[in-house]
Formats: sequence, C-alpha cells, structure tokens
Amino acid sequence: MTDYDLKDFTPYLLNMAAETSSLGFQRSYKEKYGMLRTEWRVIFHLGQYGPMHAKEVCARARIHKTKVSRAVAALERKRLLTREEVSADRRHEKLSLTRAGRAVFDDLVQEARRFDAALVAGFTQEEQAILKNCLIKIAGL
Amino acid sequence: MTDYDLKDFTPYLLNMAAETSSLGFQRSYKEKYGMLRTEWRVIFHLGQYGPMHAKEVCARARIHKTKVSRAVAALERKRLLTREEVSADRRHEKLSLTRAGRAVFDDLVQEARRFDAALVAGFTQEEQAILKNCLIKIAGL
DNA sequence: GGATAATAGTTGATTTTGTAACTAACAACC
DNA sequence: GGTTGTTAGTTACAAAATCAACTATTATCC
Repeated sequence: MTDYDLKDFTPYLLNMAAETSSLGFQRSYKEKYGMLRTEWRVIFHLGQYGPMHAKEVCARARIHKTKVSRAVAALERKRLLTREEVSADRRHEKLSLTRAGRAVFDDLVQEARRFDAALVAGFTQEEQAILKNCLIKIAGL
Repeated sequence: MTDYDLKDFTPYLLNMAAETSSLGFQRSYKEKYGMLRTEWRVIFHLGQYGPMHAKEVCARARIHKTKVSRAVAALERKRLLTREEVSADRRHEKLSLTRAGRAVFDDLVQEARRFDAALVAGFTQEEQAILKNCLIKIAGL
C-alpha cells in the first residue's frame, strides 16, 4: 500500500501556489484592461527591458512564438504597442510600447508591487530571500 | 520611468517554477500512460486519500467540476477507476481506483519521489523546509 | 405534500492553447 | 547566381480549458 503526501511533491505545491497567487492579480489585467496573461507578460517584458524583437520576448519570457504572435497582434489592435520594420532585416520587427502601453505597464507595476508585498507579508526577510532563491533556481532563470 | 524586475514578482516566479518543474514530470504520466494532468491529479487524490465523491476531488484538488467530470469519464474508459452508486443519495457516486488504477498510482508515486528528490537536491534541509512552508501558505493548503 | 430551492454531475458552445505546416526573407555554398 | 538551408513570424487545425445551461435527485419551507 503506497502512501504519499501530495504536499511532499514540489511541482504540485508550485502549481497550487502559482494558481492561487495568480488568481488575485489576474483581476488587474483581465478585468481592468481586458487582457490575457500572455499579453500582460509581453507588456511587462517590453516595459522592463525596452523595445525588442518578438523572438527576444519568446526567449526571455519562455513563451512559444505562436502565443507571442497572437499576443502582439492583440496588443497592436488595442494600440498598446507598435511594430516597426527594421531595414537591416525585414523578417524582424521591433516591438515598442506606445504611450498608452507604457501607461498600462506603469499602472500594472504599481499593482504588482502592492500585490507582491501583501503576498509575502507573512514571511520573514530570510524566508522571502530563500523562497525567491529557490524559485529562481527551479525555474532556471 | 518605471523600473521593475520581474524576478521581484512572486506570482511570476511561481508560474515559471511550476511550469519548468511540471514539464519533466509530465512525461511520466503523459507519454507513459497517455494521461492528462487533471487525470493524473484525480488518481493521485484517490490513491492518497481513498475513495471519495467527485465533489470532494474538486474541493481537495481545487479543480473545476467539469474538468473532474471529464477526467473521471476518461479514467473510467481506461478502466483505472470505477463509479459506485451510493444508495443514500443517488446524486453522488463513489469513485474508487481499480486494481489497475492503483498500480498506476503506485508507479507514479515512485516516479514522483525520485523526481522531487532530484528537484530539491541542490537545496539545504533548511531551504527545503522553508520553501515547502512558504508554498503551502501561499497555496492556502 | 407540493412548489421552490439547492446540489451533484453532465453536456454543449465559446475561448484559448498547442502542434504542425506554411510564407517570406535572408544566408551560404557550390 | 541559383539551389539549399535557416530564421522570424503567421496561419490552420486539433486538443484542451472555461463558462453557461441543463438533467436528475434531494432538501426546504409554506
């Protein structure tokens, strides 16, 4: 008779924690801006690291190119980002946030800061540091 | 100019870590048993906590009832679990693993043990304990 | 005890994702 | 300089998740 506590299975805990913690923040981008998670992630990367190619977004955010492609198309429709052709290589297109996209980024970053602070408020500084460190290692970031 | 490191956003780290860590284990149930993640989770809960109603699986595993309903149907087709009508209330049906379902559970638990051990091998005992504690709290388990 | 509400679970329609094939542009090699 | 191979990104189709409506059964309340 095998006996195994699901709580001893880290991927399970990670998934549960990820789902639970994402749920609350989802309101910020979904309800407020009618945005999908992938779209929000693309905005985050462009806002944080500046204009880049779709390929770079894929690599950094580890999102498949088809998802990025669709997210970029949606964000362009919403006028939150623009594509610019790079003369050197017409296969690439430089993605940049528009003023409106920047505003969304700024707003969501504020929300993210508040949200995160509340999320880890119950942990000590040391616990927070270890948690972060472990997650980064597991994620391979 | 807002500046925010994505690594400071815990839900992001949690999602990345969850995705990365789940990917490897996915092979065990997907390729080996042609199983979906939800199916595997249902098996895990039945194997760990014994026979229960679909409703209970929903509550424990925090999976929506439609997903559970479909997972149960699939597992029944594969003859990994059986439904038994409870005479007291014919709306309920007791879900139990079959012998074959139990065997799958036992096998996957072995895999899970190995997988988890490898995943956290690089962390100290203290780190492992803190990580687990934090995740359980965030997940609200 | 009969109308109304609540519950367990299923089914169907819509949305989102994932997989694979495709187009367009460039690179390289002979 | 034309054939072959790569790369960036899109599109088409299949698989899966989500949401809402539905059925069947039990509980409640007058």
